[in-house]
Amino acid sequence: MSFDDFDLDHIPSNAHRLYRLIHDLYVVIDAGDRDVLEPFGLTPSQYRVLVLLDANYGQRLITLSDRLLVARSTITRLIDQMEDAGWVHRVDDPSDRRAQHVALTPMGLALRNQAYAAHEHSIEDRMGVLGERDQQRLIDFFLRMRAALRNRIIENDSQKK
Amino acid sequence: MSFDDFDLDHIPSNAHRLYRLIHDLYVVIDAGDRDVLEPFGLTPSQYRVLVLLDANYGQRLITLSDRLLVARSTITRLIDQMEDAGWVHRVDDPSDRRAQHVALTPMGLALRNQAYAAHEHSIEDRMGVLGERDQQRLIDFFLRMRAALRNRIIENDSQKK
DNA sequence: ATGCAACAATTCGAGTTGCAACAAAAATTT
DNA sequence: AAATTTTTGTTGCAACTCGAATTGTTGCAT
Repeated sequence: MSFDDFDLDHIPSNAHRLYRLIHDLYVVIDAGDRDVLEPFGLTPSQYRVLVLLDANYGQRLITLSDRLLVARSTITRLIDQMEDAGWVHRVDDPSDRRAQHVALTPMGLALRNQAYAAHEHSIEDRMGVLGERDQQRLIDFFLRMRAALRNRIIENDSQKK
Repeated sequence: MSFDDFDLDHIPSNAHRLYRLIHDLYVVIDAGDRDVLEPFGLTPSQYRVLVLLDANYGQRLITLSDRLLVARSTITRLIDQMEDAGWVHRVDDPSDRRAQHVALTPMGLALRNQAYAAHEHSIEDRMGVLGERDQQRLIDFFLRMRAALRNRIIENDSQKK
């Protein structure tokens, strides 16, 4: 991976430059995440599930799918892995026999806490490149963009999943 | 895909909120890209390659790999696909018999221009949520972050790829 | 000049993801 | 109440991506 010549001069518009930067940022952040989580034997996806299981009462699979913006089948397989690893276990929902809850095992909870602390520290470190004031400004920008973009997508494909 | 309850109140720090927003933004932008490019029969990856082939003289595969931040083997397969589709063709580098150049065919150039126009329009539209001044400010933030994060990664894995 | 490390591209195998099809169970319609 | 539709989770399949191993080539060092 060589990180030379990433200048944006040749890009025609600011909108496009912004687009390119968001993409590159995501790639770099994801790579950083992998580095942090790898010692715990966690992939970023597994980690995101683990974090959502924060509370001790379980989450339904469909809830995980919705919040992580991934397909239901992906969650099924992720939970399969994590159950095999002994981090979580499925519990039938007594009020809806279609549904299941996923809850952390003691081992899963311990792992979650350790990984969370390490990841949180790493996030603070990496995002700390920007001062607190700049971070706040960025958050405001993003919230506006995310809200606007979501609406467009919802307009386009009102069904799906 | 349900877009409810994406509040950030429960997230402990601004750094973490920022992190979450970048991730979400990427997901939403990627979904938008797929919608725009699908009518052209292009995936986002293929499109990114096509755009880099802007100039008429070819790019080397390793250059594409570096600029798109993907593995070399991925580029090999992408170019395989695109060559089968008739959009690009490989040309041996006369000065280095290890290397090859990838150049657009007339068909590839036509496709590139059409897709580019459509995508550019979409980008302007989507990023237009923010005014020109805000976009410029965001670009400055991102450039700082990207530069800093890249350095950390380079420190960690100096070899690779 | 010879040997050795670095480099460009490919192939192979494995892991991840999404979509479509499915089964079972609710919820809604009529 | 019966029939239809929706929902929840799973499975099979295809597409995409990466890392490791491989081949051929270049460039450097001794």
